[in-house]
Amino acid sequence: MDAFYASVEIRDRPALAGRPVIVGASGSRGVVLSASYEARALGIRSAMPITRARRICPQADFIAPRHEVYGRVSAEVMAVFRAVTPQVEPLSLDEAFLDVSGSVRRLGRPARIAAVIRATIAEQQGITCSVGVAPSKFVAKLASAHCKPDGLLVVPADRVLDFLHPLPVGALWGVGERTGEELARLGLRTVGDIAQTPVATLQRELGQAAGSHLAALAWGRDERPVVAAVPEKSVGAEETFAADVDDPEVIRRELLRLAGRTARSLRASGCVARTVVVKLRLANFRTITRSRTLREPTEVTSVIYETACALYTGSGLDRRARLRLVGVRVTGLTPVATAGVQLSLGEPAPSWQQAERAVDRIAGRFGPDAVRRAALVEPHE
DNA sequence: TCTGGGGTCCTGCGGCTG
DNA sequence: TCTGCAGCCGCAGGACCC
Repeated sequence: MDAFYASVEIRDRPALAGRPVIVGASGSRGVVLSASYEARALGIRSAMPITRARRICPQADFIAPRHEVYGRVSAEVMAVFRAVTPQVEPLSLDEAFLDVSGSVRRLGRPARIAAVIRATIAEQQGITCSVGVAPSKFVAKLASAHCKPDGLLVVPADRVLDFLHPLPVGALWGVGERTGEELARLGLRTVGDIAQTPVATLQRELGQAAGSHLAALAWGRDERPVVAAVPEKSVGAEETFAADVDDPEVIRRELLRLAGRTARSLRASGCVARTVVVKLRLANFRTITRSRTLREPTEVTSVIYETACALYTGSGLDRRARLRLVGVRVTGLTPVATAGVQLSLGEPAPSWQQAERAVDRIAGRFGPDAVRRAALVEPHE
């Protein structure tokens, strides 16, 4: 999708059409999530601090995000893709890879399939999208970026290198700010420059994996298949405080809330997790993480919470360090159906699991705040 | 100027084990 | 019994993506 969140907002409020529209968190500590092309023309970029966006572009319309709406539009767009082929690999809410090699006989050449998808989404959803057609995932992605907004670009196999080599290095998947600086230091500015550099040099400067990865991409080599169901590796939740916090009690309460959210999405995914990771960002933006692997995998809030608290205490930051963000994440996921439960002698059967699953069902019917831990009830409530 | 929240992947180090 | 080595795993941190 093109400028996805902003496009959805403009669709729902036609008076915004043609204006600079910026979707971002309403608090003072947010960043730009999405900006209309009119806003981009004025220098607004996604991930830019919202305070800066306001300074650059005070005349823009600033809109708080409505994630539920974007989620619904996303599901409907993905359904359009799946009508073309079951081989759909969502990359995010607003982007997916489709392997259409099995659909050509039924629906026509890939360019025609792309045109149909674009027309269907414009008609059904009232927003535009851009489609890249190419022999591999990463060239298709670059092609779609290249023809944005509202475009279609086909890069046939024999034109891949002509397309690729003039592009700046930053166009490659995996080249961000740091790697871009490294490459500039080596005098490499275009994808073609990377292609002409020995793999050994790239590996020495950027590391084994990144070096060979970039060398392959620069020659258009990308054998990754489209995978319809990529299993999740971790789930988590994190939150930036409106103002920095140094009270350990407030931080522990936040850890409880985040552990609850994490455990809920863990259960929703049908998995249990073995490792708990706590993320702590100090007022000066330095970030530390601490993790612990449990003897047995869990999906229970209190187990995740107690582990998170122990990690927080162990970090030494509970002695009045000023924090701006805390996060809880779990990794080492396995489907609950295949995770064996280690029975132990003399311990009561687990009961939290059933209790929390019951709470999940209540929340599904009456909303997420229908049942809460007493510790999370605010004084004014 | 002041930097979100959801993730993935890679690297380096140290400890354990065969 | 001791030592050296390789491989694996856990952990921490960093870069990157949307």
